[in-house]
Parts: sequence; C-alpha cells; structure tokens
Amino acid sequence: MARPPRFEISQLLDAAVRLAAEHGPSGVTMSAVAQAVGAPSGSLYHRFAGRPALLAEVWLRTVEGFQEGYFAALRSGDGPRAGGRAASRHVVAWSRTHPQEAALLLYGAHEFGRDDWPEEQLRRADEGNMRVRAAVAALAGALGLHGELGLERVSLAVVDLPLSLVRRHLRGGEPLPAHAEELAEQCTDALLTAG
Amino acid sequence: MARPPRFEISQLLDAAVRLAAEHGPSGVTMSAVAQAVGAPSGSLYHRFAGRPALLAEVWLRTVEGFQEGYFAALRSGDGPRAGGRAASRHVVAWSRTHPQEAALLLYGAHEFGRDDWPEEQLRRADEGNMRVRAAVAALAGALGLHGELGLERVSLAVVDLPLSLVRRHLRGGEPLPAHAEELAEQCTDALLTAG
DNA sequence: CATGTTCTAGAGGGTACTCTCCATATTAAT
DNA sequence: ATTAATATGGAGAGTACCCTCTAGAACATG
Repeated sequence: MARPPRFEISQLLDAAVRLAAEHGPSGVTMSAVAQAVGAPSGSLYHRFAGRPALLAEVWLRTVEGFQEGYFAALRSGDGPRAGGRAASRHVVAWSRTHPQEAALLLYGAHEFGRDDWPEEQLRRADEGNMRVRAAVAALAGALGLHGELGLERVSLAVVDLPLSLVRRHLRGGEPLPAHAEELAEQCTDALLTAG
Repeated sequence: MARPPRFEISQLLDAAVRLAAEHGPSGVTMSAVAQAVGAPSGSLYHRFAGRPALLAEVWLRTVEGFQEGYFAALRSGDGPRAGGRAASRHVVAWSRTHPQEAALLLYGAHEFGRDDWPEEQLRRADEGNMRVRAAVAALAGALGLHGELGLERVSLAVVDLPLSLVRRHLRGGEPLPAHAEELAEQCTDALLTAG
C-alpha cells in the first residue's frame, strides 16, 4: 500500500561510489548524487538521514563487499602461510576488478566523515575492524609470530602492504600492472618469514 | 620603504599544517587559516594567489622538509642495504618527531588539490618525485634487483612500507609505538632480500 | 617632512551545498 | 471508491566559504 520507489538505494550508492572515485569523498554531495541519477534532492533524504548517513553507507557497503572475499582467501589454501599469500593476492585482484571501490577504500573511513556517522553504522564499522583484527591475530599465532611486534608485522604483510601496492598505482590514475598480484604475494611471503 | 608584515608566511603555513592534521585538507580554508592566526582574510590573499596556491605551498614545504633528511639517510650507512634500512627508519623517526606534518604526508598531493596548483608549484612537486624515483632506481640497481618488478619491490620496501606503518597508527590517533623504527627496518630488510 | 610602497582591515558579492517543507502522485488493501 | 502509506518534485531558507575591493595604516628612503 505504497507508491513504489523510482530510485533504488543501490542505484544511489553506485552513483556515490563513482563520484567518490572521481572527485574524492568531498565530491559526494547530496546534490551531486541526486543529479547523477536524475533524482530530486528531496528523494535522497527519504533514504538517508543526511549526508553523514549516506557517506557511511557508501563506505560500509564497499568495505563489507571487500571483506567477504578477503576472509575467504585468508582461510583458503594449505596452512596459514598460503592463506596469507592468498589474502594478499585477493586485495590486489579485487582492486583490479573493482577499481572505483578500491579507490574508495584507499581513502579510509575518516575521510568519509566517520566522526559524524550515526551510532548504528559506527557499530557496523567497528565489527568489521574487529573481525579483521581477530583474523590477523589468528594468523600471527598460527605462524608463531608473537607479541605486539609480531602482530604488527603480520598486519603489514597481509593488509597494509598489498594496499600500498594498489595505492601506488591507482592514485596515479594508472591501472594495476599485470604482475601486481605476483609482487604482492612475494612481498607478503617475505614479511611472513620470521625475522 | 614598506610597511613590515604582521604575519609571516611561515606562521600562516604552520597554522595550515595544524588545520590539515586535525581536520584534513578540506579543513584548510582561507578563513580558517586567517582566523587561526588572527589575521583578516584579505591578508592571506597578499601572500597566496588563492586557496590552491596555499595548499600547494603547505604540501611542498612539508614534503621538501621531509625529503631533506630522507635522501641523507638513503646515502648513509655502509652499502645500499644499510642505506635502505636507514631510509625506512628515517620515515618512522621523522613522523615521530613531526606528527602533524606526517599526518599531512599521508594524504597525498591529490587531496591537496594538486589538479588546481599553479604551474611553478607543479614543477617543484614533479622535481621532488623525480629525485625519489631516481634514488630508488639507483638503490635497486646497486642491489641487483632489476626490471619493473624489482624497482617496484624496492619502492615498496623503502617508501610505501614505512609509510604504511606510520599510517596505521597516526590514522587511529595514537602515537607511534616505541618499536616502530625497529619493525620498519626489519620489514624493509626482508623486502630488500632478493626473492 | 614628503613620498612611494607594502601591508592591514574588513565589508560584501557570488557560489555551492545541506536540509526542510509541502503539495502532489502512485500504489495496496479495505 | 476510499483510504492509508509512501514517494516524488522542487522551491527556498540557512550556512559556509572563496575571493575581490577599497580605504587607510605603517614604514624606509630621499
């Protein structure tokens, strides 16, 4: 018993992703998103409580989409070492097939106005972070890398390093080179070797 | 034969750095900088052609200040391997003593409106980038790491990896842990070992 | 002291964006 | 058909910011 929506939420978020990739988070204005899909600005405020809520949703949908495959990769393969390599590879491969979303990930939640997010979305973000931390800690334990220093080294190996590799290229506007997955895997492996 | 300035350029840039570190590049507005030092907005336009010029100057002063010590570190030590380790260490140590400037570096020139910069400042930025590329290429050659893949691996080792380590902590608002330099050096060394 | 130069001081126009509001339209269920 | 629920469509108030512009203050030099 209601008028059907002309604009799907996912359609609005797609436009927001495109804008964020092209002009940065600050380019994701309510009017820009509305104009991109041909909707009046009022319609946006039926879906999102305000700009912070929209930015949070764009960020969370992207991160959660990324993490889905990331955790699967971490658990894959034969043993923790292979899982780490696969995870590193996944970061690069996913970025290759989702260049706009990857560009978005490189900004970080803070640039998407995290400080202004509504309670519930902050919770979702925290939960994702916790899951990553837990997975990294489990990997570090399985590899015998203990202590604060070991944990941080594993984080660098399976999270920050592959992201750095992606950043280096995407920020320059170039696509990822063919050998990127290979390089990420090699470097991750080198860092996972106990020093 | 002129009235002495009440506001030094460096004083304005200092305020801009503080604002950028706290609120991001978008927080560096002309009025915010003016208000931070107690100057009228008009005075800012005597020093800088406009907002893009101010942002460019903030970025360039910071990057050039950082690079000064970075190149010295790269050339220091005994052989290329030690130079790479020292450079990695320098990134972390400099970030520790210059937390605000480091936060600024983590954003990247693009976020500081690089696309709108005046010609001359674009040139300065390019020159800095070229010097880094050349130094990294020289290091890769001395280490016997050849080809596109080797070059990129060395870049990751002595530039992106230590920056990632810094980013992980500073973006969370925490200071760098005591062992950060040590960890950076170890990881860089692991990556500089030919795979 | 007179002069020319550089700077301060701050008002205000122009622009872009966020968000509110309300009349109107569309649908499902009664 | 009526009604309740939900959406559109778009005008416009409020706000923040960039930048310009003019008047005059402060200083070194002749």
